[in-house]
Amino acid sequence: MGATKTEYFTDKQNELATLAKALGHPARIAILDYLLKVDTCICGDIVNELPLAQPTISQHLKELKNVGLIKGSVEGNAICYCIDEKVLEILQKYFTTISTKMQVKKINGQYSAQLNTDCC
Amino acid sequence: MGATKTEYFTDKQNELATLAKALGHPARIAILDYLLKVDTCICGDIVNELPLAQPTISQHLKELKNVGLIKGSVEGNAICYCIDEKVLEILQKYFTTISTKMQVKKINGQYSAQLNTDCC
DNA sequence: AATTTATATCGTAATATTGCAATATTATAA
DNA sequence: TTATAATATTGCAATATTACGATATAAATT
Repeated sequence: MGATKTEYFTDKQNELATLAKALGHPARIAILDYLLKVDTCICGDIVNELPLAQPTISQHLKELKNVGLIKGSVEGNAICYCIDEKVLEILQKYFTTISTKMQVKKINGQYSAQLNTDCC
Repeated sequence: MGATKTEYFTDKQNELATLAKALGHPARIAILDYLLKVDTCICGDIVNELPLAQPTISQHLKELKNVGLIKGSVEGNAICYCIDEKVLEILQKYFTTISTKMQVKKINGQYSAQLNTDCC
């Protein structure tokens, strides 16, 4: 008990959950926001930018890197991180697909009154 | 120690992290997928659909409801859940904005070679 | 070579999440 | 009123996450 039962779900569901989970912490959203702001990729500045200790930031970066949301390249003794747009697109497409489907339902509901009467 | 330091981050960052966290479990993605599939909202069928015990499903539904991703309405002794498109749009807009910004950077990078040389 | 700088890893305490059996609650049916 | 059905809550064990001090590693600088 206590551990997520990933074997019960589809690969796609597990993939999306893993990506969402990686962004399920404000520090990791803040890191993404910062990387987006500074345009080209940046390494240890993130530690100065956020009010968390260096090992904590390092751990958050590792999690984002593990799921492929960011990538890092060695630049001398520093490591330069940046957003990996490919993985972000998986989330973007998922939420856009759902939102679109919801919009379609809403419009259809205007023509067939029966749809929206049962609940919600 | 051990608790997320939400006070260090912006309301927007905390909001997005809370929403992402709510979807950071495959069962909750599966619930969303199912609610999308069944078109009109459905209640206890979710328990039959997913291989998890009733209290576990109930808890996952509660989490999704807490963040506003789904809403439930009482229908006799059953409760009818459905997706709330308003909150989903927050995530959709966030990821679309980021993806678009990344696309713009990519295109700009083709004209000013200097951008992509440093790292990543 | 010794020092500094940048980052990662280890170890650990505090806290949160996951999953479920048992039980409570609430509405319908008999 | 007494089942029955649908859902929520409680309590708890197993596990995961968060945060950070201490320490390790590895490149650049002196």
